[in-house]
Amino acid sequence: MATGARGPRERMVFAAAQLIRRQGVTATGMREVVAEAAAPRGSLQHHFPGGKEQLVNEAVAWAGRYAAGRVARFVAAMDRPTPSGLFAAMAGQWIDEYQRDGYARGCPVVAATADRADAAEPTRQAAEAAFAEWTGAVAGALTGMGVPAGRAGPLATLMISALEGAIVLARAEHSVRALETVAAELGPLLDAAVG
Amino acid sequence: MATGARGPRERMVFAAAQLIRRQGVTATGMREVVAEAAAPRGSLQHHFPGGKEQLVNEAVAWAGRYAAGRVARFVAAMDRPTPSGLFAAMAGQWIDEYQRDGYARGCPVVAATADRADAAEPTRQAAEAAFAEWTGAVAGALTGMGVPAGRAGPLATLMISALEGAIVLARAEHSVRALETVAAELGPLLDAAVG
DNA sequence: GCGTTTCTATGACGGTCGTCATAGTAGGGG
DNA sequence: CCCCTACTATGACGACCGTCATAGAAACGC
Repeated sequence: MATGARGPRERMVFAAAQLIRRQGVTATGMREVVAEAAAPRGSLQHHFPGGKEQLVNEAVAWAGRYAAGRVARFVAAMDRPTPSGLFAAMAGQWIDEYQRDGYARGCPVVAATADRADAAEPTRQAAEAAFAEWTGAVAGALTGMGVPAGRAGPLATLMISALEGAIVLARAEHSVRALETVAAELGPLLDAAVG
Repeated sequence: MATGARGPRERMVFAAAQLIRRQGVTATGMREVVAEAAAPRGSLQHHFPGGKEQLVNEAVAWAGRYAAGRVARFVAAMDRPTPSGLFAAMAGQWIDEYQRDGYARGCPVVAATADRADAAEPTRQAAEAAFAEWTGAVAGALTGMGVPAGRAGPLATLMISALEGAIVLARAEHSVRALETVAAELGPLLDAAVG
């Protein structure tokens, strides 16, 4: 994932997202975020007066923005964009990361949903918004490829569902098998929707 | 999910699974499990000398066994079993629960993977085994419906990936939309594999 | 120059966590 | 009756958590 983030505040949001990706929200401590971001602990209450929940929600929102932006860049990089090609690129990003860096990290939005959706309603809403932004980007890309308007939304939901599930399976299995499988199985179905 | 469990030990494993479903592993405390199970706290170290990790791993294993058994019961309950029918039943179980009890709970194996896979290798292996047992049950059911041997495994992986992802989306959105969507979109693809 | 706002430093507080030490009770075989 | 095993009760320990109070440093307008 992008390394960006200039100021201490952005670094903390980014570091929070990375830690959440790997251990979830509850297991991620504020002191740990500060250390990971090489940020001053003293400024935590200044930048995030809403406490941990605010930081987590911003990390989730950042992840949604990142995922949506990534979809646009995938499409832009393809000279002849197809739905199966987009999905392969999305899955491929995870395959690359897992093969390069190991299976320590998952999707921060999934992690936040799994352990905070029931306890912190604002965090649940942040996750919902992140998924909506991401799904919207995928659906928009699909319509740009010729997928009928009424089909793009459901197919985008299917793509993201299958991808997220395969990410979990990949982490549990320490294997990219599930990611490759869903990409291969879903490809023809997705391309059949064009026209 | 089944309420079963006679002895205090089984009750604690079951209660742990339920709590993990809703708040993940880290946020679930041992004292909380004991209270939920109406079990004696004093016997925790007796029944689970391996501590929290052992309890969590057994809860994950229980979930895998439960999911696999549920698949068999779904198939047995259908007079003319089809892959799409099985998937609809799997998704329908979650739709029913969410509409009946709200969106507080997810899949315990996903939750355990999300926040312990990187920190506790035995828990990761328990999750892998749970997914393997579940996937095996689904693949076996598919072959029993006439799906060629080489296709059953990948399709089972696709089904579980899409289902798990849709569960996360459903919790984030407080809506069964994603579950209904993946069931509808995947149905024809699955049935096309028969023969 | 000064004052004000923005940011950082540090230590403490109350609470909860998983684990452990120690002791006690129940129950069945001899 | 005794003993041994299975199980339960209770309190404490050290570690960590998120948050807060308080104070100091930097940046900037005027």
